[in-house]
Amino acid sequence: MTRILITDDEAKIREMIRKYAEFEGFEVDEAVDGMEAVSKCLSNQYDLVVMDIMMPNLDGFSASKEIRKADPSMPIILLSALGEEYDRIHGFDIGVDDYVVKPFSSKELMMRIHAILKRVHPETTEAQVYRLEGLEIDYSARIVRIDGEKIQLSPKEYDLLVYLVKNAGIALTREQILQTVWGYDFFGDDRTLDTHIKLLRKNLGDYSKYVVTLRGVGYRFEKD
Amino acid sequence: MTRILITDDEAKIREMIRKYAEFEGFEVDEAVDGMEAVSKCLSNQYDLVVMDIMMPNLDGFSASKEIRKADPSMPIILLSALGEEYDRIHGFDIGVDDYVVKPFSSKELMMRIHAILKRVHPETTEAQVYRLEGLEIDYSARIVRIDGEKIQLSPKEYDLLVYLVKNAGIALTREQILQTVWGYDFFGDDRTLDTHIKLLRKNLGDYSKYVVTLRGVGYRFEKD
DNA sequence: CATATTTGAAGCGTAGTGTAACAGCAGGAG
DNA sequence: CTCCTGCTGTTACACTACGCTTCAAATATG
Repeated sequence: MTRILITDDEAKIREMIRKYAEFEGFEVDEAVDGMEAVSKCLSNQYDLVVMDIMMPNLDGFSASKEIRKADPSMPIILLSALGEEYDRIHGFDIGVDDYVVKPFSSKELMMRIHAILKRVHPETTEAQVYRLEGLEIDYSARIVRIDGEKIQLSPKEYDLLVYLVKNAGIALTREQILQTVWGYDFFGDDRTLDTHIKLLRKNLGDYSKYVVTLRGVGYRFEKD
Repeated sequence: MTRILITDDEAKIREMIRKYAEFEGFEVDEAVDGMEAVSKCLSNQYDLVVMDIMMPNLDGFSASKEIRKADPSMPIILLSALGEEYDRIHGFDIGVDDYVVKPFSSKELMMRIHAILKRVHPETTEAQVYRLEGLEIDYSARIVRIDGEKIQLSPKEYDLLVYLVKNAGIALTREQILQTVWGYDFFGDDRTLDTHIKLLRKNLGDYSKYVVTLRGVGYRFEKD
């Protein structure tokens, strides 16, 4: 299990990242400031650290330095508000593995986490593929294959499928699906989800049988 | 895989070199001083050593001598601050293969590494070529051929192609591409990437089909 | 107890709308 | 001069909404 430490003084941000990171199958721990991040890194083993720059007690730059003292190869991703600390980031440059500018999309952050982990230990991260009989999802390439044949999914269809598959065997309410795949700010029509389920099923062909309707609740991806 | 040992007491410098060296496809190991470099050279097999002169415990000159005792043909590049030890480097003469004055550009260091490797074992360095059907990228010469025919790419187009190819089969977001190929300090227009993709595709001719658009995400170079 | 009816939810086709990618061109820097 | 960059219009595709149909479960009725 890949372990990630999320450091931000805003609980909202931590929650958002945690949600997506756990959804991606990571084990998540949290810290509220640089001080806590450093001490947690010393007493625990993480595979990657995500850290805000602006934090009370100890900022992201200083915390990074401390963490790197103990483990020079620890992968660190810094978060920064747009424009904030531009010069220091620029000068820092190589000190961290990556940095992401707020406001960032969760998808963007997750892709970067995957990219860095793949670079750091390519062996363990190689298994970025889900398989169920002839259905195959390559997460790093965003490719879905059916019996070896590549199929074309729209972004929403792909995200929807991934969300269902990552929660295979678990009943998901319509609200859960809409909130996660569409985002918190979606207040659209309820039929929208139906439509995308329909399109997804159409594209999945025979494998559409795994997308089970739970009347009055939502949907579930059958485990097998 | 070509293996390189980077030796510098400053983690920042090591990280910077590592980043570019790995981007060039080298396998990188690190040492923090001359002592560690020597012991690592005795227990590991490297193709080239990059080493700072000013280091605690054992300086670059002395470490070079020790390493050469064990392997007289080991390619070594020394790094020196401007003016520092000028005479000794000059007098050192044949002792090292090359030396680079700080502050140096990563591109320059990489070119020197390639040059020395090419000189030392021209056979293995020849394999710095990527091939996919009739598409051929010669990294050391920065030349791209299509069906044996050399094609002319602008610097940006070449860098872009190389980044895509090195991450073949992996979905890359626009932000990832912009940050890596253009650098962290590029906050320009999003359409710039479009334009370069367009130009690259135009130059790639039939092979442009491998540059796949991922709507709403970014691009991906098809593995095969 | 079996069948019919009701009711609300899910499925489906279509059409409109918005946005992302593409293309061409021009200005500007090295 | 070449190459990079940014602007503008165009295109194409994906998302959403709407309305109708189908389905399934619950309730009513014989």
